[in-house]
Amino acid sequence: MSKEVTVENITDVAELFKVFGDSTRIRILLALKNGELCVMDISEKLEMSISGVSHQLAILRRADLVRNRKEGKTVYYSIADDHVHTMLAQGLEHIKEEK
Amino acid sequence: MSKEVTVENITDVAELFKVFGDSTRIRILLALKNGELCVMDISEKLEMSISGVSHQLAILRRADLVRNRKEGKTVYYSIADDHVHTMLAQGLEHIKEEK
DNA sequence: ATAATACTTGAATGTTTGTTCAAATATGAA
DNA sequence: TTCATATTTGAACAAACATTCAAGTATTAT
Repeated sequence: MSKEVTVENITDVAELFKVFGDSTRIRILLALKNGELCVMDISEKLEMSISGVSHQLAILRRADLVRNRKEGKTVYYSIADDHVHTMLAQGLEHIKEEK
Repeated sequence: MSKEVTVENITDVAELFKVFGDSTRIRILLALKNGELCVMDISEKLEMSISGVSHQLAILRRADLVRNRKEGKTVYYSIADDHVHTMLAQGLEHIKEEK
């Protein structure tokens, strides 16, 4: 396993951080922390429009940070893997360390 | 130590990720990985304008991701603390896991 | 069929952001 | 002082982005 970082890696990792770099998306990820929720639940929990939530969920989905599962008319979203929690925790830890 | 996340925490962590969410800034951080460099060195290494580098360094500085040290006319920049390396490594690890 | 529900998608809009260029500051040399 | 070097700063501009609204798709019920 090489430690070198390619140009592609750099753009990819920047894209990944960019997805985390929006408070709406962070709030969505935190809302999903304890298990899956449908779009309406998220929109109610965060007090924002269903359309707005859906747009942001699409971005999270494209970045493989969330998964979705359709059950009838309802689409349930959940955190894709534990790495997402780790990234979030790492970020929160960092900001709590500065005065 | 509480595990609750405040509204302020959310905006702060989003801001932090936003700073990481740009390939130029990632490249600068990687360039500083093995020790401090002055602005001109960075601009040569990344083949970009001194002004452009300086603007991005200012953003990294405001986010406490880099430190600077003035020696005569020259300003040397370095990674602020080990947390930055950890965040970067975490991000790189994440992207390398997906096909 | 039509209607209602749950969600997605596209266009429009205002805001934010990265880069460039020129001007400004700071330090040291002549 | 004047000149050169190293860096910062502000303005300008285009590109990217988040949000809103309206229209579209998918599924279920009647």
